[in-house]
Amino acid sequence: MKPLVQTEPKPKPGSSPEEVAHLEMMRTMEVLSHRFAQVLKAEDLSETQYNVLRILRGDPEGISCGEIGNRMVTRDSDITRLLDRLEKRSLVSRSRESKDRRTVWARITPEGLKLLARLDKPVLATHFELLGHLGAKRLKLLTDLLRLARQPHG
Amino acid sequence: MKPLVQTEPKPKPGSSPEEVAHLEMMRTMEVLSHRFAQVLKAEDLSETQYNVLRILRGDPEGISCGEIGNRMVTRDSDITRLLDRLEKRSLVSRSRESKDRRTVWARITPEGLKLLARLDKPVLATHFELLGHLGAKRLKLLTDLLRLARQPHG
DNA sequence: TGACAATAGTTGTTATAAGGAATATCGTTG
DNA sequence: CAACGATATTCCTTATAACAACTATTGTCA
Repeated sequence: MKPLVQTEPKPKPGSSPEEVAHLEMMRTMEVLSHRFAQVLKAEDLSETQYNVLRILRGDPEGISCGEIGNRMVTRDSDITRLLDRLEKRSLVSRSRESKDRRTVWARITPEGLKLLARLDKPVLATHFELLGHLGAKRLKLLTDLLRLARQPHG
Repeated sequence: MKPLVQTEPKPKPGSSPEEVAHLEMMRTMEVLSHRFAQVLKAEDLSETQYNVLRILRGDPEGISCGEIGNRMVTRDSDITRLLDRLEKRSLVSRSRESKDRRTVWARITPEGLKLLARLDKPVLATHFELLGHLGAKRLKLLTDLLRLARQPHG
């Protein structure tokens, strides 16, 4: 475990501003992610498992595996195994559709909902702890820039 | 493979601005990372391997395993196996120090340097492709906000 | 209607992060 | 100087992303 802030090297003189922004994003993501993961650890949940449960909470009647994949931040998530683990813990249940036997439906269980509910407050608090010091204006600005960054060249 | 932009859900009404910023960072990182990984694929390098080689290029006489770990963005990287794979490809060489037998020294090979050199231009181009549309001002702003975001409360 | 293309999910595999345990080596202390 | 704490690395294990191959099912077309 290392103190990230202290050993952080300065960007190399040859780095382009674009590369520097990319690097800073990586570093900031690391800090946020690490802290967030600590909070989820209380419920023995990984960030990815948490996100799946959150997605499923949004649709209590369930959605297809493929749709879960569509809503994940990453583009080729290993949904099957992810759901295996969550189902094993009875946080999620799965069933195959009758109309289209290719499709597997996944639904959050009451247990899953309860677990999420227990995390609502700590998650809110952690986000504030991590980013609250930026204030509303800077947060908005950051959010807008991040969105803009994803827009194709145009 | 999905079109990320299209299926991107709007933030839930209940999300705090801090959470939204976190989420946007994740999404933007995903886009950048994915594109970047495609470029590195030309040399059969993962992002992490690339970063290690870059670190080692900065110190041609070599650095210790632990120091590599200190300079990584992530805080508990599996340096040993990372270097195993790079050494297997003759991109890196390792030796144990004589003064302190605990310490393993890692050094980039001429092959490793050549490989990196081949990537310098595509990497620069990709960063520009990904973020150039932001322009110098917004890039600076984004970089500063990301750094600020990492500062502790207070 | 049958052949084949497209779709949805599963399985295998590799690289990686991360936490813990284990091993070897050095530094400190009484 | 010996014991023990600290340090550096390696090894084990789990979860995950990602890519590819595979299997089963549905949709399309001639």
